[in-house]
Amino acid sequence: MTPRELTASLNPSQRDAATTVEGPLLVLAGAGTGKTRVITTRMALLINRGTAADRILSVTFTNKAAKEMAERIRELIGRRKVKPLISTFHSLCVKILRDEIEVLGYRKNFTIIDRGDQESLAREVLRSIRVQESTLKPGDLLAILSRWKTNGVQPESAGDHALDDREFLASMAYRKYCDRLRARNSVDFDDLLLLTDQLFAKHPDALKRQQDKFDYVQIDEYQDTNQLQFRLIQALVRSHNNLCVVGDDDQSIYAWRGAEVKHILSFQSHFPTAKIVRLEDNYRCTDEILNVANRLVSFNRERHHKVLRSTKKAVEPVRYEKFSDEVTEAERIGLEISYMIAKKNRQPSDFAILFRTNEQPRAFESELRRRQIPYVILGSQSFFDRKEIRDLMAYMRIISQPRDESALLRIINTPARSIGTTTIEKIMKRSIIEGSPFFEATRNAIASGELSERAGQSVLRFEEQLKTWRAMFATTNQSLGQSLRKLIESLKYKSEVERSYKEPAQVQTRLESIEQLADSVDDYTRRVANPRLQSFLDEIALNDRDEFGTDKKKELDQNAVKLLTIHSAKGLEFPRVYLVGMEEGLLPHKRSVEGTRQDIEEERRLAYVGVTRAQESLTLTFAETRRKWGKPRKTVPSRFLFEMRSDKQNEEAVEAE
DNA sequence: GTGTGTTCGCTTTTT
DNA sequence: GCGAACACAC
Repeated sequence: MTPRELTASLNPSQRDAATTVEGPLLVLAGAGTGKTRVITTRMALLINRGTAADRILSVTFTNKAAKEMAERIRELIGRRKVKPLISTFHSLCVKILRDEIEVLGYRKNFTIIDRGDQESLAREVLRSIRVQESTLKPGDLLAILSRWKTNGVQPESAGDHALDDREFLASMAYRKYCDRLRARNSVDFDDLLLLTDQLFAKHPDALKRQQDKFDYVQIDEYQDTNQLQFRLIQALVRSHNNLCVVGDDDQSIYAWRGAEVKHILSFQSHFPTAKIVRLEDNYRCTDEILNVANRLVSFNRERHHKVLRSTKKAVEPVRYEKFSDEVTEAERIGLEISYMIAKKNRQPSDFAILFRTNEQPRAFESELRRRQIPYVILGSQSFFDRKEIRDLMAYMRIISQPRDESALLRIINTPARSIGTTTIEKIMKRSIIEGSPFFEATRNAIASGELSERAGQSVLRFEEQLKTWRAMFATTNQSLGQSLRKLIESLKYKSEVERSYKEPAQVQTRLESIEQLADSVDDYTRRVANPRLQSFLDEIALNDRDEFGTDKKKELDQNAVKLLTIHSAKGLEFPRVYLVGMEEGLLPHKRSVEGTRQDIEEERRLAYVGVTRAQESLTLTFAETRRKWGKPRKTVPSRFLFEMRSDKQNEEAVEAE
């Protein structure tokens, strides 16, 4: 396509944004104003002008968004094979660190620790400095460390940043936590950004190498960047300032994770020559839906003032529905969906059910299953949270990276192989004192008589087994999937599952998920040019996985009701949306209600994101009672419901009561 | 060291 | 109302 053809269907502001390719550019793009089109067109124009595709770096918020964007670019520039670098911040950092991390004292094949293992590591560290769990819980420690890390606070200076006793304890744990991670040659999620930041600060040559890779940089969902991400970008574009950022301050919903709206609000002070383009024509929602959204978000004080204009007339009003409890809420919505599919020629994929917390979908799930309506729960981590899956993942991690102690400790006695807690504790103690790897410490402990010959031998036998598996995964004459299946067989893991669970149904689902894991390894092998165990593990850790499992499941995904949290719905749109559980304590969430005005404002933005996902039809629902910890509790309708409705609608609602 | 029964505690949101 | 962590018996 010619440049003229590429921009023909854009409106004037969109065209302005897409064609401004040199220098800093801020695109303030409201919900549904076509920002993805602007970014992809912009990339296509650059490529058309002769810029090599891989010299444009595009950072997106999720891997899913990255894949979609790559697809759109390919459509725009035709058949030509292009490989633009589209990636999330975290995936980008993994790429950089896999090349450069050695100068920071790690080995290249570092593993990324998962959330569960992170918690056990935190627990272990707290124990080692004798902190009671009642004083500081592992989860709380991790939250504090994460906040420090995303602000670039080093262990050495953490003590100065401690605001109270708990944080002071956390500052002591910080050092230990980092040391242990390093000894395991593991990094956690925040480290990916933090280490890259350190790398750039301490090793100008490494920074130079990365800077030289890109002539143009674009960031999507810029309102959700945190301090480290901002620094990373600043460093990368320093020589040319060809930086285009796109975002919407009204959709900033990740402050709890360190995102700072100030980056988008003060873009011009960092880049004084920056041009600003506003996109305010909404092509997604009907005018009714947009009115609701605009009214709601106008209650926020901290924002750029803007009002989105709609381009679509409503056919249906926005509906507000009250149900007696959460089961009825699910039943009635299930009924309506099945009616619309059967009688109104609707597809399951037209519908999305959005909610605030991950416990909410349960009721909907069983309702939809009962009615045999295809559905999929998106963004749910649950598959990789299952015990079997985490065990097998740990096996693969310890096979890939012998120093990954978190993985080792998880599976060393699963299935049981006569290695008890006392044995492990003795070895660990020695390993920490000597600073030696686990199995070396084992041999030393046997030699010194600290460990009985019998106990020691079971550990060393396991080491031998690990070596065999490692060799098996390293051979090129069988696929990763085959190796994994052989591993499962040699562990007798399936009979272990059959033995462990009484309920045949439980055994069945667990065996199935093991099959699914093996299938997903096969999928990965097929998809990727150069499949390696380590990069499979990276994909899983970074949430960069395609829908795993069989082709059957994929078909289902394409035409199914989508169930997802509002957070994971960001950037998506659906013809018919149900925004459920509009209750005080849920949306706004209890924690925010107890918090500051800013916390409530973020919840309001979250509601705004939910509302603006809907293209044609929006239904807001709440239940008068909702079960919590098994007991039904009375609820109060969300304040946002009142804010969304016009004064007249609110009066009518009161009269109807 | 392994297998069991019981209590406790917990529920934001996720790259 | 479920799963993990603990206590206790073999």
